[in-house]
Amino acid sequence: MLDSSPQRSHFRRKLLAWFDRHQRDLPWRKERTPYRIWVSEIMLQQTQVATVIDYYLRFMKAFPDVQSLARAKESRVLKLWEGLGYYRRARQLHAAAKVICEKHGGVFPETVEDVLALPGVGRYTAGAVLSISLDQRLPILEGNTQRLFARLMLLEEDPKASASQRAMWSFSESLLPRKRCGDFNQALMELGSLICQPKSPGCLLCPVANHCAAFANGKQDQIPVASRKMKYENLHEAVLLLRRRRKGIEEYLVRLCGEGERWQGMWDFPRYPIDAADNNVVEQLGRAAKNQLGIEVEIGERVFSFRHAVTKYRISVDVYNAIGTGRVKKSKAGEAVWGNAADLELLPMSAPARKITKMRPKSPTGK
DNA sequence: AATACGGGGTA
DNA sequence: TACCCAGTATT
Repeated sequence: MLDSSPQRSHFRRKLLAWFDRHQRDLPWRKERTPYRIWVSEIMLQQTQVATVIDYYLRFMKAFPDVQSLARAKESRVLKLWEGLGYYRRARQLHAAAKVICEKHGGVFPETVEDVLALPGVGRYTAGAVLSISLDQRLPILEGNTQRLFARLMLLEEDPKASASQRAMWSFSESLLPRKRCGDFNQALMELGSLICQPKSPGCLLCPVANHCAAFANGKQDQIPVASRKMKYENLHEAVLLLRRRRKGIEEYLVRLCGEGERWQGMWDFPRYPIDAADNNVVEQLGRAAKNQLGIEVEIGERVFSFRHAVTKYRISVDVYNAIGTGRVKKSKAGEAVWGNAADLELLPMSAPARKITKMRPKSPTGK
């Protein structure tokens, strides 16, 4: 249904016309410079449009150009990214900005090879940035287009399989028009997002339904086939709210997550796994704190609990009040320091740490 | 080919 | 609860 050139021409015209009428008004569509499109594409990786908008506006205000981003401290970049997830994106974005300033004279590179060489940029992002900002003729393939293509092509195999991926990249390339490549690529994604949705796709509203093999066979609800479902493992851990009072200001012990651990470059409260089989949690915690922090810790009452999910783990977190005596050692795993509420506002905090600071009363009790 | 990387939205 | 989201890098 898209295997002849006239069919593909018709498809392009219909899709572009639909996009001209129905595209959403999004901040990164205002001014399409490579820098702005690049930042938006990194933020949009595995993250929904609605979630990104506010982050994008704040980020562009803080770093309007690649130079300001390159000059910034990583902690500030991470703070702006706090809550978006996949923090490696922020660190790589920052690193890439430095590469652009040092190796490309502060001008965003304009060849696929150079763009692909930037940290955090893969084939999708390189194609998206160069097609959208400079109208280069490069294909894209991401979540929306995979679903759309799987239906257009009547792909009955697992879309994640490498053969499927190859076929879809090649399909994406074959569809590309000569002009308006950036609009066309965005139109593919917009159609996937607004019409060709995962559940109950809006085929009756679809401008290219007559080109869709899945629709022709009434199989739009069976394609794409669901890939293997993720199974979670349950974990328990405890967080120490270790406090002291200095000059009338309440301080908390926090530590910087180091290389090789989750939330690298972000701050967290001391957090330890709990062995569910061992019911003496307090003793476990005391030992862990002694080993990691090098001080005797007196564990107080459990303040509250919450759950969060990360990668393949569903983690139950118990938060304990605690008092420590002695000097805190700086461990290799990550520096532990005392910080007050104002510090906590400034530092990039891990997701659990952010939950905890939010759940704590604004003005600490005690004198 | 599988896995790590996060967190929020949604039915 | 389970799935999805403008993916990339590493193993």
